[in-house]
Amino acid sequence: MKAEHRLIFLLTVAYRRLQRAIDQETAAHDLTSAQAGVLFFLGRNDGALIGDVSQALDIVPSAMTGLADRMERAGLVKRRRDGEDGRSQRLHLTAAGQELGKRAATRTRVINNRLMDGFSEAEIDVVSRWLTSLQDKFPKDKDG
Amino acid sequence: MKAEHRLIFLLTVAYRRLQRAIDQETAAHDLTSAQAGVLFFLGRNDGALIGDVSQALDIVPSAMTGLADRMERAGLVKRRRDGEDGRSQRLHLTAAGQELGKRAATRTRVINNRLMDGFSEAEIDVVSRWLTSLQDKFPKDKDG
DNA sequence: TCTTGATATTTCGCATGCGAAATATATAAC
DNA sequence: GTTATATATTTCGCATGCGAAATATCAAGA
Repeated sequence: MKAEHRLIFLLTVAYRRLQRAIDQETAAHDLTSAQAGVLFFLGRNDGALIGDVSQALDIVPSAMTGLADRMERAGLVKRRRDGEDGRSQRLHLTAAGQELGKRAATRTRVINNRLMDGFSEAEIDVVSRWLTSLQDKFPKDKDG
Repeated sequence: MKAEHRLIFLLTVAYRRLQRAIDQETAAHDLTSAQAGVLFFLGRNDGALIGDVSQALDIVPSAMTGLADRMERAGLVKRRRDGEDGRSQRLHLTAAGQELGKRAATRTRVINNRLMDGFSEAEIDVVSRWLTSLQDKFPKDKDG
């Protein structure tokens, strides 16, 4: 497949490997990586607007709805209508969600460290810049 | 997002941005990025075993079945039982599949080049090595 | 031959994610 | 105040991808 020369392919495979690893890690807690991401964000922004969560995690709003649904069904978060704006919904962590979020954060920290194994700080910086550059090269319509 | 999640988050977002870009590029051809990947691989390995395609693209076999189904339905490939091994299936490109594959390759090549914009050869090499390293850090059970 | 185990693929149920269209509410224009 | 438009979220249909289990076939061994 001449994978060596195709960044598209490399990135795709790398992403899938990472997701599988995270999902296996969090499976013990009946969490998925996407849900872990939401818990993590809400841990620092409890009660955030659904739209803000969607934007922060770079998930399309329509995808965020289902994600919030499943997490609400699992008892990890609760929706509450915003007092100011009747269109908005806020996502609040439940006690269970807070607890799971903390544990998931510990696990993912291990994985994140592993991602840097074998690479110098300077190299990780290059990688970070490259990953970030994709956001500019392929902007969402909105922030383009 | 928090530093401890940084690379995980960056990789996830980068992947989604890339996929959206590819999907928009290929949408004009009624192709998806996953299907483009299959066409690309078959372009060099026409008649490959389904399992080999699955492995080459790092897609789980059960996911490959549906992908092949949809592509067969779209008239891009054809399944043929292997003469030697009754369990195996081979994937063959149709004329339409060949044609679409060529055009998709041109488009994705542009995107692939864009991924390197603003980075030196040495930097891209670091990125490539990092992406590749994930395959060793998070191996499939099989090739672990 | 019969059985036992390995291998290739499929089926199933589920979670994720997208785009387009619908819905509901807010805000501006008149 | 009513209408037009913008915004937040949801609904819908679809494609992708996973893991577990089923199916079919092959390969060996008793």
